[in-house]
Amino acid sequence: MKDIISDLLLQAAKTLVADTASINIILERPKSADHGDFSCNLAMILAKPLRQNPRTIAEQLIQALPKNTQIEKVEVAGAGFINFYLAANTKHDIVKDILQAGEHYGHNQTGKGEKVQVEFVSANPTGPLHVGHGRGAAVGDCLSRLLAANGWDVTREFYYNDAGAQIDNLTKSVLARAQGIATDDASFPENGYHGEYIADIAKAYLAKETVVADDIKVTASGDLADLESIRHFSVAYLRHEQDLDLRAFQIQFDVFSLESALYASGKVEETVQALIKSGHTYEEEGALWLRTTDFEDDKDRVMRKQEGGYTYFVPDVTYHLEKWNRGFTKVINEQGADHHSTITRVRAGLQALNVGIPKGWPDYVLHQMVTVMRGGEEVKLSKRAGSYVTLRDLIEEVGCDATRYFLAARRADSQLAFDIDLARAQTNDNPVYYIQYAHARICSVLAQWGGDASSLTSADLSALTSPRETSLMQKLSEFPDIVQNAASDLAPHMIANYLKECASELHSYYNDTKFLVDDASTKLARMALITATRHVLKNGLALLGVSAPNQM
RNA sequence: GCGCCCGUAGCUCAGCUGGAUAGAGUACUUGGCUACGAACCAAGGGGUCAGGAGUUCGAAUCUCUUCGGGCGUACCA
Repeated sequence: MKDIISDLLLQAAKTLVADTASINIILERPKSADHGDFSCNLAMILAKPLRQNPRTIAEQLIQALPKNTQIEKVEVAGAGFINFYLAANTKHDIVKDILQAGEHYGHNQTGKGEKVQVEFVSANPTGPLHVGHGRGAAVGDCLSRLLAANGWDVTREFYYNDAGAQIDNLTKSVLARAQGIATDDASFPENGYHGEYIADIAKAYLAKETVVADDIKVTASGDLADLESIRHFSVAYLRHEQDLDLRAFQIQFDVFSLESALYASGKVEETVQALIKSGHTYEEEGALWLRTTDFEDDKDRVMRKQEGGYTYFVPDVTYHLEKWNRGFTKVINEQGADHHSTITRVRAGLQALNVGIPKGWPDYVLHQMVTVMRGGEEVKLSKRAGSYVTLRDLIEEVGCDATRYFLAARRADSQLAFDIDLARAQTNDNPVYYIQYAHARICSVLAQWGGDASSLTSADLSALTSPRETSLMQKLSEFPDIVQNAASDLAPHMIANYLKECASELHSYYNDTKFLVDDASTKLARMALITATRHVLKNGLALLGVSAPNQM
């Protein structure tokens, strides 16, 4: 419908302007029903080049508008808006569209089946996942679902930094615990991890337990002199723990990539040599530097430390080169904003390699910190201190659906205060239940109706004329645009907001109108409308990874 | 110091690539279950969109600046 109106306007514009090629017609959905079903600001945009009053231009455009039976009336309003009012039968069409498309309603093919990789969570295997990881998980997974709904071929990937200084810390911490050294003891590693889970790992190691994570299986030797064995076991143990966290959150990855594998295969060393060859590196103060200032960084960065090891962004560059070589021309990295400095470095490294990677590749979605409130006070999230709200605790307290919704329902780039007491105490007032309740209500009515759902596609919908019905149909028709915009803006929270509005429309309609009335034609039309609403709610919840129960 | 993000109702937050009278939830006040599920609905009060300047027909939205908060600016990741 949008395309049809755009086309009509373009034809009208041709009578006023010689060159219509540069005209970009923007149609919007007015917030108020008084302003019609579609609104266009074309007259205001043309006011300047034509040097005429916007309202006059609007009048002329309307005069020149070709006739169309789907449009009931067109009028000028405000400063020069052209408002379109659709004919009633045109509005009904959306219900049939939805019933026919079913679970595919709202989906599109803008991705053209091309490959996209979404990397998210990517927590270090040094502890269980916490709320911040949960936000990354919720946003990343929802983003993946959105891209898939937009016709992309999505690969979900998790990258483990299972090499480097933090893993050394982990190993030393486990060793110390296995030796019976308390965390407050002077001989406990200075930057060691203090959490109680370290003691659990130490105990398991001494008991020579076996752990399985993804594709690896490690049995502890129990030998405290064997640091390599402690390291392998500890990493595997925590990867297993994180697997359980992810399972509790109902998140699945297609690929797990390991930093250690990049070292083992010699790929990291290859990258370093290629960077040296590129001429963008130099040695100074016993370290090897990458001249990232050649690529818009404000200072150069160390690649190889004095002690010989590489800094974290070197394997990151290698990893992203691998992504490119694997054919991902589109890559989205979802990560915490505290790591945002890595963006410039990774991109700089990729540019220095000069292998044809576009300048702004890859894309990033950064989420801001999650502060956790309990008892009116902020709970500090520190792996080393051990005071820790784990994702699994949270899921147990407030449920998987509610946790996912809360963490995905807000813009990623604003800080999030997760009040555990509130989430737990007000479970029934949670917006996710509000949406699910709308879905369950519809299911309940349909069950009592007991008719044949497939007959609804041919139902006569002319009875759907009340303001509530019009308003609901209008809301349903917005869903495809929301799905497309949320994906192109990489903003999954838009789905959550939309669903709340959609549920609200349904609840208002429900309280205002009885559906199961005696008049067969009216009843059938209403069954068709609420069935369409059910599809939209269900499809939307699916994009969030939240369930749509038939009864609650 | 420099860079990135944020600042909207008492609180938690929406506001799409600039549009019409700035919206929800929550809390507070009031009304609605002998109708298909009251985990719901309807109505009311509550705002200098942090402050200032600019761009233009028009700014919460774009630019500059001040203030406030977070993060980064590590040879941690």
